[in-house]
Amino acid sequence: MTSTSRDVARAAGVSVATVSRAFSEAGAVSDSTRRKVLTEARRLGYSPNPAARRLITGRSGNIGIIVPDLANPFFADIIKGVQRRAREGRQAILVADTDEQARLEGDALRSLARQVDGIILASPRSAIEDLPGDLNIPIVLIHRQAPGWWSVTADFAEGVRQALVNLRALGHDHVAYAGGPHLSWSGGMRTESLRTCAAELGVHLYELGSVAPTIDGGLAAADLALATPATALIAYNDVVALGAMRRFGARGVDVPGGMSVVGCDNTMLSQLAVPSLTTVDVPRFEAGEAAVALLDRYLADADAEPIEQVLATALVIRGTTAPPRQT
Amino acid sequence: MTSTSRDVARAAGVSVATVSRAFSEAGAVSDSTRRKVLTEARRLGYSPNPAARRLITGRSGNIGIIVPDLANPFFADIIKGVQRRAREGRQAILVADTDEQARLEGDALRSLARQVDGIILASPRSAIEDLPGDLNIPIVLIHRQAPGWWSVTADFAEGVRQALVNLRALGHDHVAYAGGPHLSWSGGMRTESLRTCAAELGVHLYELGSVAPTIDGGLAAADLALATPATALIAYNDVVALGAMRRFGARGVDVPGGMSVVGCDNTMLSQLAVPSLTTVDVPRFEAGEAAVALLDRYLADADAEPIEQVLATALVIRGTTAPPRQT
DNA sequence: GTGAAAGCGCTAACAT
DNA sequence: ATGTTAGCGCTTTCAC
Repeated sequence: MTSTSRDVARAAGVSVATVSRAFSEAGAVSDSTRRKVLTEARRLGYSPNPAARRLITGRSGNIGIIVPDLANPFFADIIKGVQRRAREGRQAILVADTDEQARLEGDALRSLARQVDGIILASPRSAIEDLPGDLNIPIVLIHRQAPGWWSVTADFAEGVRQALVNLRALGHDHVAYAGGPHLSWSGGMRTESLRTCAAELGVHLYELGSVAPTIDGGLAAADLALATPATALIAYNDVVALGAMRRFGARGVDVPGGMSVVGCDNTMLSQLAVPSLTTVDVPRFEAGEAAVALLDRYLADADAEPIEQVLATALVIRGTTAPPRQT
Repeated sequence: MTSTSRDVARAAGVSVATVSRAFSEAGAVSDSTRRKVLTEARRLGYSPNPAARRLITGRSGNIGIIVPDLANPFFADIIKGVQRRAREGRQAILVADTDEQARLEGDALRSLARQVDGIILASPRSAIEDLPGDLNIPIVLIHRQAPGWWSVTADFAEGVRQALVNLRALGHDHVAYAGGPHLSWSGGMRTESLRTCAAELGVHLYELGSVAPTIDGGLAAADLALATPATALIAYNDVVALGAMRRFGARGVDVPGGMSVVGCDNTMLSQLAVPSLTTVDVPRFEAGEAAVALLDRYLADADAEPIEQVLATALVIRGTTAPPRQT
């Protein structure tokens, strides 16, 4: 059906070895024969069979990415970053979505392991030690750090610190925080940072516990917040913040007049909200791109020291934060 | 490093052929030997090398999906549907994002063609005849029909018809429509249906032309709509509708009091909007799942008659539609 | 710079 | 039911 290197070799009057060299950049072939080979190849519609190439080189040229939820714009953007960078390197990407189920992460890892050269694992919901350890494949984590692992994270601590400092400056000294999934490393960072900063600033912090990283989680968080004396709510992410805003509206609480709200991630959602959402910007495309870059280095030297890259975050002031109403 | 079928064969005291059979469902092996082989395989950490398997069978067990924009929740949901169905069939999925650029669709198609058994092409922005025709790989289209092609589409005509009928019943007889990308097949369906229905219902339809399927496109559409006598706006999709709502708000036009708005797709965004958005529900997970199912049938019988599956749509009434204000 | 030949790890006839 | 054998299409020594 499709033509093989042998067909091209015959047509160009060379050996299959020469055809192979002509198609691999490094190959030492004279310009004239390379041109001849490439011409015949085009004429015959030939391109090297990736399976055969892979069987012998052991490299697929593909990379895998595993995310908790594709429908979450946060992860969609990360994948777009991976995609963009991978396209330049002519790598194809295999995507796995675990539906926020930690249990499926091991399965996804295992099923991708034999298919790709390396895997990017974004915001794992599992404990690191619960991940299969016998995969023997380079893995770069996004938004999770662990000893001996390569990773790209963001400075969530600084971002939420800025948020709290800003709220304090506006006059809020009773602030609620709605946390995310228990095993979210970045969630842990946020909580820890808020505790420290609250103590330093003399702000009273009301920890509402962990809610689902969804609209529904946000609805619940709003009610919890209203049961405290807090005049401002910091949410785990933009989705939770928007859910909370809906609920505040339904309960007749004006935002930001009666309650200030701060999200996290700066996804497109934060600009869609009415009023638009004050949030912590977390680079997403950049995280995806950086993860591919790290994976390439890892692939180039498997024994290299793991790199832990940290991206900057910053508070973005929009319309949901204001001084608390005087009482 | 990793063990091969030969290692397992030796350990289990059988031939490589038996190992192969034990690992392929259909293989005729006695239960006892299969168990023995599987045990040794597990002990040695063996699993069949997909590249080798593929080289000989010609099947990769992978499928490709190409979308205009991963960050658009509409496509993210389609991919989730594909993903869910593919996971059951133990297929991995390769995802390509073309950044809304028609030009990249051909590239994506070509680069995936050798890597997967079949491709799902969602909402292509290219004309069908501009797609490479020499790929020799099963393709299922989503939201595009073309003679001789397999496809899954939705009945957009019915959905927007319901929207117009509903607006008419509320008392609107001047309705604006903001269209999407020129080569969007589903966009064409919407336009055509609206024209026909408007004529039947005696509604005056103001076609605002085509805007970008983004927030910014929505902002622009709002201004165009306000320059007409229309009291209601039907938008290409939810994103455009939300953009328009923002702009109406900024220009002091109350929604739905001063202007009713209808979106399309019923993505999560429509529930996030304030007020929540009246929209046309378009099945997305289902479209992704159906596309995989069709691809499986196509793969099973390459000479089968192409199937054109059409999913139902329906108007979902929420908070952005109301009778026009009396003047 | 180029060709000949030896596999990469597996599956699919064909035997038995 | 199981073993033997011949490749799948390519890359990579090793000669020349």
